Amino acid sequence: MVGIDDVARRAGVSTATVSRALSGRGHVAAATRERVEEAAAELGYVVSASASSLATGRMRNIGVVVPFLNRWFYTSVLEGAQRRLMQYGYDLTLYNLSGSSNERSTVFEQFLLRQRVDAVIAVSLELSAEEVDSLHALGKPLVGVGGPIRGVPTVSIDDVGVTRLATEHLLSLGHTVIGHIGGDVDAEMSFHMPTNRRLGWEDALRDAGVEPRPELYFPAVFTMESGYVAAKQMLGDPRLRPTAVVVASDEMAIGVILAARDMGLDVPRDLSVVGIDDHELASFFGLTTVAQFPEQQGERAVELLMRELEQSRDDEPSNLQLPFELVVRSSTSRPRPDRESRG
Amino acid sequence: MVGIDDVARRAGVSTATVSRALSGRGHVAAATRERVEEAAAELGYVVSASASSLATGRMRNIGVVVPFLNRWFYTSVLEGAQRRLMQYGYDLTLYNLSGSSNERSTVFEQFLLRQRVDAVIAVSLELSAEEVDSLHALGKPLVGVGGPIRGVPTVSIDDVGVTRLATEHLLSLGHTVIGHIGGDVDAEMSFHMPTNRRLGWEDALRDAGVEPRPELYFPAVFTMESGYVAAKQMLGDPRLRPTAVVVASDEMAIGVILAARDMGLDVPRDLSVVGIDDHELASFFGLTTVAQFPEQQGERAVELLMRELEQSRDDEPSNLQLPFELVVRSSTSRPRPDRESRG
DNA sequence: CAGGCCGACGCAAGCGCTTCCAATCGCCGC
DNA sequence: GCGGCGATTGGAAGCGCTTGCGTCGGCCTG
Repeated sequence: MVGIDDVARRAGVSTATVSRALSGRGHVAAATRERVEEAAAELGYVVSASASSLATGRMRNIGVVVPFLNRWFYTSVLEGAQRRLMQYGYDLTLYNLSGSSNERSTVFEQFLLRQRVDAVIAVSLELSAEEVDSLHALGKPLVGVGGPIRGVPTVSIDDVGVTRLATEHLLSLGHTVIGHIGGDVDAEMSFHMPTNRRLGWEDALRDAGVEPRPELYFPAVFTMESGYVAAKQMLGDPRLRPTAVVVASDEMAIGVILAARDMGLDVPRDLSVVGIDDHELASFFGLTTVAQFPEQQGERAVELLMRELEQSRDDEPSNLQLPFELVVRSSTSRPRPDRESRG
Repeated sequence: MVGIDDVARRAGVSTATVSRALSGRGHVAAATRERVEEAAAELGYVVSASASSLATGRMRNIGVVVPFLNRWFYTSVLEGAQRRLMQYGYDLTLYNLSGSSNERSTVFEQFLLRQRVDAVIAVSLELSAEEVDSLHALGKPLVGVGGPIRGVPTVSIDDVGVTRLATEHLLSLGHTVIGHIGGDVDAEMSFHMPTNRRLGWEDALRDAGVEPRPELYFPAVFTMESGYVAAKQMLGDPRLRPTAVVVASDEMAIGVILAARDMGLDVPRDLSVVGIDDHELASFFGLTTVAQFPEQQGERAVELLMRELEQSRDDEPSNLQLPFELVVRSSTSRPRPDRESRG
């Protein structure tokens, strides 16, 4: 294994100079730097990560904790974070909590607290105060993506805003009987998000002078199947007869479209559907949706972290609200005037 | 930061003994070990990964390279690998190649070759000889998941076998005009897999005395939309009239089901569809499929690696073929006797 | 022309572990 | 009862890098 001394010898300088030349820290004459770089290249030298880490105390490695892997949102965040980290020369080590429940404590106690990462990004996780504190006690910056974590800088979208926008779209088309299929507070790890999305639906309705009817809200988990089941219930109840529905995720919304189809309803003629996400399947199903950009969220999270790690922590932990936007496709339209003829 | 000396002092032993007690290597009296463990626990001591790595030369960290993140197969493999690695006390650092094309060389040259990982798992990647060699030159074991890599132990499924099984299922139901929608060789990073799956379809047909018709094969990429488009072509051609179709992935197969539905065909009455994967959406769509178990593949890959890393390399690099099985749901049935009435 | 300053570079002290080697000690077999 | 062996423990030498401190000149002011 070629080490720094080999390079030093070949370039005719001290190891100190090699280190400075290669890392760009400290003053090195241009000619010297060039000679060192050449020598390093010729020998195929790469610094030993562990030796470097031991000396500097920095691992150049960020831990990313996700609650699941098999979900579009998380993998997209991961993708964005990974790309940006790589640009900074950092590694991303992945911790997935979707296994057994005690995996969570293992991750925290055995892995994150071991000195393997310089910082952690928690995606859609509500961390306990102890978890946050123990990380901070080790001087490890922490940023959240998704649900806000108290005392931790977070990048997220305005969850109230997205469903509000979706609902306003339907209102503007003339709908007034608008249902909502959203996350089940109890079933989710990130319990604020479903609540906020429901609030956006309610707020928009109220602002339009329509009192939201609780019986038009149906809880579900964030899967296509669950959206399908919820839609069957909603659409099967003759007392409800919504002309449109705001769904808290695209996957659920696709389930809703499928359910409507199976019940002989035409989307959007008999039922307008709008989702949240702009999932990769949304365009295939012609789903109108409010796009969010999880990859961007991952990138921003990394940038926040880098600012904390590399520079002085001049500014207080700032939460970032990322943009979202309405994407109109073919699952929404004006309600049919003769909707009473349905069913 | 509490270090090994703090523990040593508190336990009244030398640092050497602390190291031995905590790592389980070497002989330590039971009583001493206990005292050390207590002291460590009380102080909240955790070894410094970098110091330990520097001394031992092992990072306890495995690099996993995937071509994409947003696909069921990869995330499932990842999930399995991660879970098993964690049990071994290893970290998983993730490298995703789905960015720009030069990301690939960056990953290899800048990251994998830097001393940050003890070994790498390549998922569905055809590595070049140089890539393999440079890794081996650094003494880093390498195992593949998915497509076979020459000279590298690989865990995979029998890609010929899966479509063969799917096709045999259809044959046994009485189908004879069986189409195939498979991967486009040119579009995939892992070009063996689509070819093998096509071969399985052909082999099964021939074995049943049916000559496979090339015009019944339609290439596609592995997405729902692409499956949908291919199915529309296949089903729209009046000269073909397949009664069943073997599709190389569940996502594509779901696209096929949707296409058939949109064309007014009933699945399975007018068209039987069988996929490959047992994707999480398969049961929702009632898709008959050949299940593979990517999480298990990830786990096995880790086990292979551990055997190379921890024990002596007694046995030669063995390739592992993992099981698969037919899952019959409601997308397949006997062909209708009066199929001529269709269209 | 002299004092200072600063850029360029080398020396060497760690960073916090692991592990080889040596020292000690209790116990077994003869 | 004694030599020896293995179990147990400590001492100390690294592992390969980074960086504070110091030295040495050359160049800029005054």
